[in-house]
Amino acid sequence: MTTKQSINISQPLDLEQTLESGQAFRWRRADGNKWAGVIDGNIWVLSKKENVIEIESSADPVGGLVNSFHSYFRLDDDLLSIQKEIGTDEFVSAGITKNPGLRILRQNPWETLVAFILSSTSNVPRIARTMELLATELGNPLELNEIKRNSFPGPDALIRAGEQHLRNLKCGFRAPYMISAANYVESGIIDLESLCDVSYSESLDTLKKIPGVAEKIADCVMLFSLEHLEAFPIDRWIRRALTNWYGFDEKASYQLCAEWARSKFHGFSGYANQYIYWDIRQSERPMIGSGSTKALTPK
DNA sequence: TAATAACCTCGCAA
DNA sequence: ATTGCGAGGTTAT
Repeated sequence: MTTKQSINISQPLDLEQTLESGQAFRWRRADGNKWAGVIDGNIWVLSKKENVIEIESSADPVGGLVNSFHSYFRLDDDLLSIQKEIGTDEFVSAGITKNPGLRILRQNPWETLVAFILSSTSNVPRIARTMELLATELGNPLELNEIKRNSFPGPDALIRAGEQHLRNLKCGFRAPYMISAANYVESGIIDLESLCDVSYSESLDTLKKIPGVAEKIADCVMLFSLEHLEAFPIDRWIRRALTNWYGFDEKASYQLCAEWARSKFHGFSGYANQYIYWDIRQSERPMIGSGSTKALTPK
């Protein structure tokens, strides 16, 4: 049942920069410079040599492994031309220089929605831990060679589990939000996939109906799973870049800043956001605990 | 309309 | 050991 492919890629792609930059939460390093993750009900193990990706999957996805891989890593994005377009900005340009192989992913919308509902007042390691726990407890078992992981549970499984069970699984005050989201999706009142085909603002309005989802989380979901590359999520880190580098007032409204970014970076403000975000996160290493979130020095 | 506390949990620092 | 604080936010007051 397990399948294996070699894929020759012509697009820039750095697995570490892409999978560790805080947009996806279920990737783990495996032996031999490989990466293991769970993508739409399959375990994938990836490695890269030169321009060849080796991919092993626990089963062949519908539509084929190569197509799934292309889709997940957005190899349809012409990264060099996007980088050229947004690299006119010096800070984005610096980010691109440090992480030239960082790509935005095209992830499963439901899983991405849950992940970012969980991100509220949290941090990356904890989001990853909780996502894994949800899969372990509520998903279906999968196996590839010696690797055992579980699929991420669908909305039906979260509804069946119920709020209290989700609280027991460390979701905290986000548990009722997740149940609401699951009900919207399972009932068909919100069709996540269809949000790919409507405008940014219509998609935003729809996502904001879900309790626990406001601008920031909606932007993350739209950027990482719903084809809206103009989404510009503003978290604490991006906020600081906006004030320290771009001269915005600390309390400039979310919408004002995001609109500014959309007009500055054309359709690709989401990519610009990711290069800035990950550059900051990498350089500001002692992020938690050390207390000194020392100010970014402009330029 | 704008500010502020409360919300689960975890990990670090004093 | 125990306590306080803040972490990729949002909601209610």
